Amino acid sequence: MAANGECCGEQPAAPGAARLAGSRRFAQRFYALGDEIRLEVLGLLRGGERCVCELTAHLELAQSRLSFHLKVLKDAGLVSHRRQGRWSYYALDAEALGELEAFLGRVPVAVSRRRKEQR
Amino acid sequence: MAANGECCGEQPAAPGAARLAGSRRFAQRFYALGDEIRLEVLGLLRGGERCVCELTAHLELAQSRLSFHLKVLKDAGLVSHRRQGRWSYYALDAEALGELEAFLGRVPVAVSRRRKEQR
DNA sequence: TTGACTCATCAAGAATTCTTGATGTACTGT
DNA sequence: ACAGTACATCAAGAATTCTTGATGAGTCAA
Repeated sequence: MAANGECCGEQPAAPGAARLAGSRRFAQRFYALGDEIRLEVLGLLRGGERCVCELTAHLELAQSRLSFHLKVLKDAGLVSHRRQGRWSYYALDAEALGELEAFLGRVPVAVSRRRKEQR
Repeated sequence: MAANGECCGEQPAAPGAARLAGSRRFAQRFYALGDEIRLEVLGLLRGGERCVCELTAHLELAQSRLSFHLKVLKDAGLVSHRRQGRWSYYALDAEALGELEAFLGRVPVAVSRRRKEQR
């Protein structure tokens, strides 16, 4: 195909294109981060563990709505959960965040090369 | 509220809880990362700029479908776009990825403190 | 000009996610 | 036991996102 003008230099089967590993899990985590409310929750959790009642108060969200977003964060493994008496506490999972950070660090490998020979 | 048992130590108005800045934009970017197909596209772009025809071939996606996902990535500012002749090239925006990485680095501030005094 | 090609965009339906209000469960103080 | 609190979960509708197939715009060679 591409009978004529060659769209792209042959490209040796893509140098760094080894499929980014575990994209399933990472996609889920990034997805969880892809919402303002959930980012705000994480912001509140920066100060340490918090109970749901605190979060509700700070964010001014309906309880079930907050609960929904906390579940998304928890299912993604971005926060941990602990129940104590009638209160429920959530905290950041720093390790998970670190993994995402490392993932992002791995992405741009050979960028900015090939820029020069382009024309 | 909380008439009795105190759900949480008073918490001085949240130490590190300064609202994570620019959450709107970051949410959009994380959202764009929250999809396997789009992560695969980024994986392919690690090797450098690529034209859409290459991406289509590697990913085996309907053209309009890939186009849709490329648009999401582009709107989020994660990839740059260049048109040359009849071909269209996309490349990682390493700076945007770096910003996300830095953002993640900023999130867990005071975590792991308060863990000990918990019980 | 014509036709082939690359790719973006659109419209419509399918699928997923989000919000809301209601209900259920577990714990606590009385 | 009872009532109240804290929170999860559910069901149903609203909103958003995704997929598909069709169409259109721009480029190129003949």
